[in-house]
Amino acid sequence: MSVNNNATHIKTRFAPSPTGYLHVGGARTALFNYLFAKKFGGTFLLRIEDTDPERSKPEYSEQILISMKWLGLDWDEGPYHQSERMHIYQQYTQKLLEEGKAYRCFCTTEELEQMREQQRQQGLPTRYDGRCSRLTQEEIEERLKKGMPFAVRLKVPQDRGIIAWDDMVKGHIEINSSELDDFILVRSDGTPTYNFAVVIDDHTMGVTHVLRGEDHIPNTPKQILIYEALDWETPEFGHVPMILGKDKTKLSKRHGAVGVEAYRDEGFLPEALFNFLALLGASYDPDREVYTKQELIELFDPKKIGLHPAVFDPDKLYYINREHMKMLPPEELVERIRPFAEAKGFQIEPYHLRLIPLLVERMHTLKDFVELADYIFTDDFTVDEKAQELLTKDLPLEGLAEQLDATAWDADHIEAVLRQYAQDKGIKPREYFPFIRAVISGKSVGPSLFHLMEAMPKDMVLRRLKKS
RNA sequence: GGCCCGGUGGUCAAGCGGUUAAGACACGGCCCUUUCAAGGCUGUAACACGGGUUCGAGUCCCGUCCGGGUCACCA
Repeated sequence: MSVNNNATHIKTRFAPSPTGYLHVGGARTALFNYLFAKKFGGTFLLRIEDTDPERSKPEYSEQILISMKWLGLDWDEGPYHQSERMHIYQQYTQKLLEEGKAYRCFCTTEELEQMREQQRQQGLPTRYDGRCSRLTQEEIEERLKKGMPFAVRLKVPQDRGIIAWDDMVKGHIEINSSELDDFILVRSDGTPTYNFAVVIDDHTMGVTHVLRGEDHIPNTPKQILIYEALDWETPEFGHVPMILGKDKTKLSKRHGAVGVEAYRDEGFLPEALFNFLALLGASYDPDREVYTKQELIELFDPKKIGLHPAVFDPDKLYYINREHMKMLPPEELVERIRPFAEAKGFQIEPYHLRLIPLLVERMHTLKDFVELADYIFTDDFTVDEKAQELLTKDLPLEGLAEQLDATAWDADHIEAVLRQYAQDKGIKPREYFPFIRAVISGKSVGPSLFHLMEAMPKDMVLRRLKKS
């Protein structure tokens, strides 16, 4: 891969099929392509592979674009839609047919199934036997005249031998062309199959580097054959390992959330998910795991991607998210929290900014701010179990609000007043402080009490102390 | 089953012929402390197995086992 990166303009692509939301696995390969293009000042293009009308839906396509934008995977070109490029595929089909590099296959589904069944019984691999390639010109004319539907198959050269490529992540990979049969390029309804469309698109769009999931390895030799038939230069290929769930099987819904938007809704920062996904199955600097997008662009190298599948570890994601929340300026973090507060019917107020430094340490997601500190939004806050217990103690409060009111509103002075008050009443601070916390916040846990009080509006605190 | 890709602690991973086999997450302990976190210190824990090659193998070769992927007129 140390190839002509400087000589040629790098162009990568992400080509999802709109059959669902953006899967984190897909997001990761999109991300790798993005990083690669950005690193070399190249172009990252987006192409929607919607040639399957059965499963493709416009709303899915829309959702994928939204998720990509949210994640920060902005594309420079596209989105192109394969469904709008049918005329281009036809052009090349014609060319291959004329040059004898592809041929019409009139076999019916039943006929093919029968053939496979026979092969299975004989313990042979199920491959197309190429019967239609042996049709004479007359036989072909005759079937055409009868209006028989046909698919178009690539004629795999008999003497092709070993098909090999130097994979950007896996290294040298090779496969014997005898493993391949004359696969279908164009369906009998005239639409191109995946492999055919991909090759034509990648070439005509000028894609130079293809980074995709390793489930595409078996497709690569087929595509190479198509490139050769069309007399085109092949791009560089790189196959990245899959993402697995906790049980080491391919990550799917069974393992929990797999859609990117689910993570957005759960309160993860896009920069955190970006970071996490970039690091899943890869390592750029052995001593770090928290990176900004810019750093990842600079450090990215397909060679740094591991060779084996990686398990998706939510714990690590939480950790990365936490780190990124800490990195954000409080003013910015508040803005990210705002939608989650509003979803609960709360409004962000200017003073909430002061709570950020106190709470960010115990937040795992943006959602947590509201969960952890509902008491700064409303007097109708929840009271946790231990706090309820504390409140039954019925410790003295009379006069406290007045004393606090008379002092400067900062942590040191508040602490001094509280300690003095407890001492006057003969109560141990260990017993009194948790009680006060329960009174003003309904919680048995939280930030340093005095700093919390300092950050809260004075009138809010005094009001609660008086009310109890 | 054929073909392809893999296999370092529970997880992510450094390593690229000679190391006490890093680091991070998670987990346990200690410190700090009004609580919970955070932070600091610290602990448990790994080269799938068997043969080679070599003075020497996690690192190279072969086999076994295990895991994953793929075998469509889906993408």
